[in-house]
Amino acid sequence: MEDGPDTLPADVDAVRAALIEWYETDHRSYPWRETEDPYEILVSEVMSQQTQLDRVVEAWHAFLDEWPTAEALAEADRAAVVGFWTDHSLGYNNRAKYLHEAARQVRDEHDGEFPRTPDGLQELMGVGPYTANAVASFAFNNGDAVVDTNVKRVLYRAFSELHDKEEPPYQHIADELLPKGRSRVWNNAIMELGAVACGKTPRCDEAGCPWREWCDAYDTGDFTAPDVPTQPSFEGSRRQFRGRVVRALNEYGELPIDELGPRIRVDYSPDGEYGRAWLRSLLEDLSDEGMVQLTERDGAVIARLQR
DNA sequence: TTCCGGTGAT
DNA sequence: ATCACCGGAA
Repeated sequence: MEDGPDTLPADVDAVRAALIEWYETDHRSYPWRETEDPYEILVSEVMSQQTQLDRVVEAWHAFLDEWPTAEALAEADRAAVVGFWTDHSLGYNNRAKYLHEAARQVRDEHDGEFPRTPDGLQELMGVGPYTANAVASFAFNNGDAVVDTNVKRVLYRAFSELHDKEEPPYQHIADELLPKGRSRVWNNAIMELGAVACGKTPRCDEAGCPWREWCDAYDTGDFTAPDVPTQPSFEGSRRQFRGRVVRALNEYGELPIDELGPRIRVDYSPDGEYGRAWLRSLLEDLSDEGMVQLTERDGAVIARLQR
């Protein structure tokens, strides 16, 4: 007796075929769906993790225009890559650093060739389980099932037995649904479903969801989604000021700490509550992360983006 | 004002 | 296990 299939509909093959047909009949068009280059796919995935897709399209073209290959990116100054991220408002600039580092790993540790398996890809900086499976699938048709929050939401609604579990076995269910050897089309399709038909507010009929005849949520009307942890507000947060630091250094090249301060917050005064000591600790963190380079000149701290 | 999310650090 | 990380859009 296997321990998984009993949680799936008896006609798994029909479920698979319905989703693939739905996807292939009509889906949104994105340029990274037209390439099998693992570098181009990786860039699109890292950008897509944090930014609305319509904004990613423009940034993706511009990034590849600037650094067309992993080799080119590996040779770039980190300051240029982080600066690009900031100029295009791509969020978490740590990801620019990871992407840069991953390109160097491909060059230095993999003879310039991308790993072709999820496990190999996951060794790259900034590439976790999700991105590894996405790149393996879309570049090499060689991935396992991707599980991101969109996929979790789809599975949680379609298979209501997941509601009872303390830790729902999303990866297990997703792996069993995936038709072997078809990870490229399958992972595209199930994420398209989560984005187009099964978003936070479901659009089952409007989007012609192919799973309506099997879906527990469509059957019962309970479209509950898995809980997502709440976040502290961005306004006034430390990461807001980090973002301002990177933006200012990208604009001015380098700045002494007391000239940087007023550009970070209007109430900056060197000896105030949010003064030199506060900014110094922010900069030390950014320096420890390899984002910012600190030098001392005439007793004053000078900051600039790490090359 | 709240929402959104994959990864790495600890 | 929990937390920090970004900024546009809803």
